[in-house]
Amino acid sequence: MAFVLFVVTIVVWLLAVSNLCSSVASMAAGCYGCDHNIFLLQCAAMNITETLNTPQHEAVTTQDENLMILAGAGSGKTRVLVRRVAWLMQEKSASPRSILAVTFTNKAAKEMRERIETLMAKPIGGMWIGTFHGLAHRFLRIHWQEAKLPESFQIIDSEDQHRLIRRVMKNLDLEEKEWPPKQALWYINNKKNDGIRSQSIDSYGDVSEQTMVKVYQAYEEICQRNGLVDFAELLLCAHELWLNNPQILQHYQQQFKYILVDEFQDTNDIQYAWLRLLTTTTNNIAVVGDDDQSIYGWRGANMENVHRFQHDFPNAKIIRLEQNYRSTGNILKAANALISCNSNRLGKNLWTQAGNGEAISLYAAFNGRDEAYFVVNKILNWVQQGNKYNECAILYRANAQSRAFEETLMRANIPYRVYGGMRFFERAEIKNALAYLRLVANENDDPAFERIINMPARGIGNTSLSNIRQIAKEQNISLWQAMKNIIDNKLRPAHTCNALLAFLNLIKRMRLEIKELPLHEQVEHTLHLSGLIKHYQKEKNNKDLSRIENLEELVSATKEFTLSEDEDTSPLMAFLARAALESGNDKEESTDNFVSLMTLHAAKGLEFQVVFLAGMEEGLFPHQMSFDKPQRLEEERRLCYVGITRAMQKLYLLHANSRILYGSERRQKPSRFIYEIPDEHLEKTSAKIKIASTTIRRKATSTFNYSTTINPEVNPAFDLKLGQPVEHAKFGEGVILNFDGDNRVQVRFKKHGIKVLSLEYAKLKPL
DNA sequence: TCAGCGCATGTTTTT
DNA sequence: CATGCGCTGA
Repeated sequence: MAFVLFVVTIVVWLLAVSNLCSSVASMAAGCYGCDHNIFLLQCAAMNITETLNTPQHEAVTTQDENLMILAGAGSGKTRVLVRRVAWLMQEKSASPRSILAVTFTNKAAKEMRERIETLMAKPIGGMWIGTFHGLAHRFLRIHWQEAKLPESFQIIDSEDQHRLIRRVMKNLDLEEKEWPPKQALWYINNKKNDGIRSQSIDSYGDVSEQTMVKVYQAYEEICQRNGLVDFAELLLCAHELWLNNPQILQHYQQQFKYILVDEFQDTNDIQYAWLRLLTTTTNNIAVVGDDDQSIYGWRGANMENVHRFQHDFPNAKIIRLEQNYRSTGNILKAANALISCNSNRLGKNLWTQAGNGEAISLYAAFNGRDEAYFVVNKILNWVQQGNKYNECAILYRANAQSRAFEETLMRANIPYRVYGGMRFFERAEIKNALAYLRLVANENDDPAFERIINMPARGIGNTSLSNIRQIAKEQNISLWQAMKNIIDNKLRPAHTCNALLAFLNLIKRMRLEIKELPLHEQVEHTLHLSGLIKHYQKEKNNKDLSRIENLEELVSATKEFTLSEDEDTSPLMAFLARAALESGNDKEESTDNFVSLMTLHAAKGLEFQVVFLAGMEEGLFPHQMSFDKPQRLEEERRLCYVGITRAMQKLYLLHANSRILYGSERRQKPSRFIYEIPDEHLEKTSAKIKIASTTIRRKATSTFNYSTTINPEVNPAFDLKLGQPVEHAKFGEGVILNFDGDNRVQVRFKKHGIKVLSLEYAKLKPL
């Protein structure tokens, strides 16, 4: 047995080594301090601190003091965290279970665990690595009684939360128009993030706040009754668990000798309070973050925590990691210049040993389409030079911007992948399937009940449902119990009661039949018994075909699902929790060769050889919504900083003079961020359409051989620019408004209004 | 029960 | 523009 284990370990280890070593070959020279190099050394010496730069070394090997590591983009942040954990275990004999590491995403948690295991060449199962929410969930599962939760409590996602709040507000007779549920959702989550319960809010007679408190309170009650816990509640509840149970808190304070926090700048108030509570004088906390990359303020992250930390831990050592191993000098200097426009920074200046590299290209496009052509053309050039698609990323502020690029990429036959959008566990068919399972696990789960009571249709319409809601509201019981009530007392017409009874029996039967089955069979069985499969099979359009595929995917996901050793609930409960806590599309590192398209937010933590930062226009980026508040504008600037620092070799900044937004074409001004980058780092080009007599020289459409340089050989009639005054033989004087398609131009004439003219026939003369 | 119409709306997103 | 939501009528 021991031998088998040993062999397995070696194989895993060898795989890791060969992986890393092959990466080393592709590393650029001068990448001093990369993990790959160190690994080679370790093969011989296993010295965890070798080849770290001075501040990195200090960050890894500081033992007794608390630590705040300010890690700039590309400065080896994750590497330091991983090394620190390894160092603590190897040099300080820290046991895995004495270490608590908190990350921002599940993906980061997974990555950290894997990297530590690779480095230590052994599994570290007992270590507590996870997101705040994941860890809070784990605490609550263990101490559900002390936390005053039912044993079978379920996690609800924001969508369920939204629906539930809407129902609560309906019960309170609040008009949706006057009291938008979204606002209440926002209110409640904010309060929870601040650690405040409804009973401790004093509204000072403010009617609107009073109403919000009423909703909050009713929502709390229904969650308690249904055994439901939302995301913010996980944190708040875990916090209260410790506050109300000093002995439990003490237990964990003693257990976790070392606490590590990644992405510290993104923590909110309750998360900070949580950490604060857990850290005493006898254990050690190390937080890693970058105040310049704080881009989640809009969802409660509080940068003030960075200052708070310094106040609460006055002896904490502050270490700055400023040497960047990712980008060229030009890119870094541009990033530094841009971010220096922000106030209240902790201060940090990235530098690199690498050379200046190529200048940043700034391209002024005509419109969104031209912008896309330009990008596609540059990507083709890049690949023609022997490089790969997956070294390129197109980044933008808002998801809607992906479309123009997708169309153009598709026409050019360039493989691409769009990140973001609908996530696996958020898809309706998946949520429906999970709702059955949730109801099986806990019949009082109202959101699950509402979702599937008539899905697939079983003759229980709105009237019956609102009846059930009514009874539930009056008697303060769950929908399930209300339904039972109706059946038992025959409160509705016979056919309705029969339908309800059929539903009730269906769920009961499911519960009975799947009880002893392995998880994936439970799911498969449920899918068939529920009629969901049949329902989606009936419809034949493409969308519903993919729904079936997704449901099949769900089954295979359950097949692969394994209980981690720290979970001692039933597999079904564990799976449901994981489905709620994980989005289900962590960006897998893929060897496939495609261009990445994603928002700037999604790009955080990633790096690419070539980065296109699209839509650098006022109103779009910085976004219009951020204009009113300087704080929000600074967050936009940090977002821009994040975008710029994703680029390793080459950065393109793009803006269009005109763009279709919300259905109408608008003239766009270049983003202020462009002007905050010193000219010396920029190389500016712009679209010029040349007109030689009647033909426009615009080759972009078919060949992608788009030329942005002016060709003096042609005899251009004039440069066609937006706003250019022109004269037409028939319509007289006008101004060019826009470029419409390939050969047409939109002109507003003084006497004849707006016309779209074909450039080939309408002989326009410049004025 | 469901299709279809009209209207409002329009960042970022993980948990 | 384009999507999504609520409401209405068959």
